[in-house]
Amino acid sequence: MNIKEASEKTGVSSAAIRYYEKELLIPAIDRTDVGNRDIDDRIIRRIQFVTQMRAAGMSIENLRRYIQLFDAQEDNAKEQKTILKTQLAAMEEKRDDLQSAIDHLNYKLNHFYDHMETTEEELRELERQHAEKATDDETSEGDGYDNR
Amino acid sequence: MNIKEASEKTGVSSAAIRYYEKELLIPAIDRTDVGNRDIDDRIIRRIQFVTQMRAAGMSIENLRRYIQLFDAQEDNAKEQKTILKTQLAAMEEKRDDLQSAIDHLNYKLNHFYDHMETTEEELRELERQHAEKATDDETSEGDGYDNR
DNA sequence: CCTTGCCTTAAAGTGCACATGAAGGGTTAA
DNA sequence: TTAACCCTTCATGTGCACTTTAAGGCAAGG
Repeated sequence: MNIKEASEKTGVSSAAIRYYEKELLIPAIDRTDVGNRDIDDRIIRRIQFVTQMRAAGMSIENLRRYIQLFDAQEDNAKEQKTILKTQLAAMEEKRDDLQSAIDHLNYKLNHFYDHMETTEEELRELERQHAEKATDDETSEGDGYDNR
Repeated sequence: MNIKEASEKTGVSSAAIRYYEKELLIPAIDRTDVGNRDIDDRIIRRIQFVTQMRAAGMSIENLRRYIQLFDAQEDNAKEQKTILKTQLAAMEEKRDDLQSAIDHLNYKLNHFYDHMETTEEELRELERQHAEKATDDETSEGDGYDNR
């Protein structure tokens, strides 16, 4: 598969794929006899992984750090787990912030005022809902996996 | 309250507050006799609203569009709602993408392989969990508010 | 033979969201 | 009155994550 097909398959531009390769986010790609990239499904999956993590707000820098530990093939499982856990915590916080923002906009949508100020009452109401949810959550403290 | 105190109170830099004012994300701020900004709680709340929406991935451009419709005080409730709904949909998709990424990393953390490739089995497993969740969700289709 | 259309690399450009610096003014404290 | 901080505007710089451009190579079709 050439780079254009890979681009169409993943929705990532050809330039971005070259950029990811250069930045070591994906492995060095095999070349044809004339030097063109020949992309297989393993690379496609790596591109998709990068895309997913990028969409989730993981920086190129952090992604590279994480991936390079794997590629170094050493006894670094602990460090890899640390990076994963750090990133997970950041992503979960981001998800919760996002949910708060969603709640806030939903509130505005449902109690549609003629002004855009977030009033004291509105803040109290959002706070009330937040507290309610927190007590709900206490009853379902999971195993840390799939903890939406 | 001067700009430095407002900065400390909101965690937004003085430069960023000036930038938000210039970009019309917050109202024009009152000045003291010598021309210094005098920031009150209404402005503080607007800054916090901006911060929350920024953290949720709303662009300066979209925020300005939304806010200016309110400030124009016209018959634009419908358009405001449209913008809110569009942004909400984007945020909910982002939240779901984020959750998928969290699931993916949790999977890696719980089934810790010696390689970083996302295998076919892993993809199937993630897909299976996703399908499972989807059928779960059918049983609790809410009113569109607080639909985490 | 020439155009079309794909590819290559390297370098420079872009857009966003601020951060930083220059040049200057006001207020308080030793 | 000199320094230490606060503030102002305006202009320029910065970091990230690409995108675009430049300059060229290879292969097929008319």
